[in-house]
Amino acid sequence: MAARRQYQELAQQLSAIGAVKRGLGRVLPSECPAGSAAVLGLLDRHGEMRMSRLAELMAIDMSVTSRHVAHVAERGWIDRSADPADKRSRILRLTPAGRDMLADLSERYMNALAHHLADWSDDEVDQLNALLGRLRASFGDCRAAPAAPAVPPPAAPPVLPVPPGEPVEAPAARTTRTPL
Amino acid sequence: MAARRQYQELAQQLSAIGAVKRGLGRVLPSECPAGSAAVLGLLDRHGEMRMSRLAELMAIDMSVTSRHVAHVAERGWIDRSADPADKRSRILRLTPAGRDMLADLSERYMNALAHHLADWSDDEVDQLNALLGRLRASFGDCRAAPAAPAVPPPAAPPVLPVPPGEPVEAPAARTTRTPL
DNA sequence: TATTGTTATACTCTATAACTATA
DNA sequence: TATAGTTATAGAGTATAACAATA
Repeated sequence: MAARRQYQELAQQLSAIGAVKRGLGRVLPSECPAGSAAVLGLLDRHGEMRMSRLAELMAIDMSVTSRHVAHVAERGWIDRSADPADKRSRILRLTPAGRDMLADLSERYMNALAHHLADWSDDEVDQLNALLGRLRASFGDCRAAPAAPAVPPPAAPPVLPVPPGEPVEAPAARTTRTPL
Repeated sequence: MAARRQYQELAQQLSAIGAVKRGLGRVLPSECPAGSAAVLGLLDRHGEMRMSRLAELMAIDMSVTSRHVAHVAERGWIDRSADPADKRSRILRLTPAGRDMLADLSERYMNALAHHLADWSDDEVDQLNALLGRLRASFGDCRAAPAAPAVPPPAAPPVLPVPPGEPVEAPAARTTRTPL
């Protein structure tokens, strides 16, 4: 439990971090804005998946996901095939063109970050990644479960010193769809 | 200098952190969205200032700042008085009503953060705050003046070959105002 | 002529709600 | 009836450009 002062600080830091995101976004090609880049990145990292899973990983409503996916599909970067097991679903998969774009994006992000974070150590980047991952996890139930259980779910609180091997994984949000 | 893997991780974390910001934003009163709250918070923290200074602190263009400021001024939360020393400028100052609103906002942020970050220690919050602050600083020259690259003008430019297409490094130097 | 701030317009991202087509 | 996904519409946030008033 932290002090009010720290929480206010955190709120302002989060508010201000948008500038960094916009700065990073400026290196992207105009055909592939941040939302599209996120779709490609997640499909690369987690492999083929359905819309609903992608919406969960992006922590945005499926309606929004649908538009991002349409954008990248129109450009041939992903492939939407029908799921034979459930014809309502569509399986999203990177195409070779998508992988090419991803390689381009990776170069651009790499250059920008290597430039701006030149004086950051390995450990510091790892630490920031770990804390951001944990922050996301702590806010993971923002959308679906408003009625917070009095007893916090026995989510094993990760101990701080996170080994730089495996990144903190997605927050496993409940649903990503407009409440029924 | 970190590894490509870590940079990609960071890019994804930053992309996903928007969900946390939106989650926090949901606790705000509808009359006072995040942009307005940021204006009030910065005026509280740094004291009265001019538009240009506020735009700098928010790291957004002054045109955008102008709209946020208009919003909060219309509601009587701040006061825009002419600067006697320069009639083009306006001095922004919190009103008592603004401080009341700020107290309300603080309660709301406090409750939300205390709820979601219940299992975070003091030190962890501090650590995250410090790293976010440093991240912002490292990206600080994204918009602002090129700030005379103190040491090496022939600074280590992009180490990696730039893929064909659009320039990776944006024209860099920018003030908080649309380029003239 | 340069600077401070405002306004007009456009674009990105998101949410809600209504719709379709399967299940 | 419920679920997977789409589309329509609205709103917040931002950027660029053109403008007004002052320096």
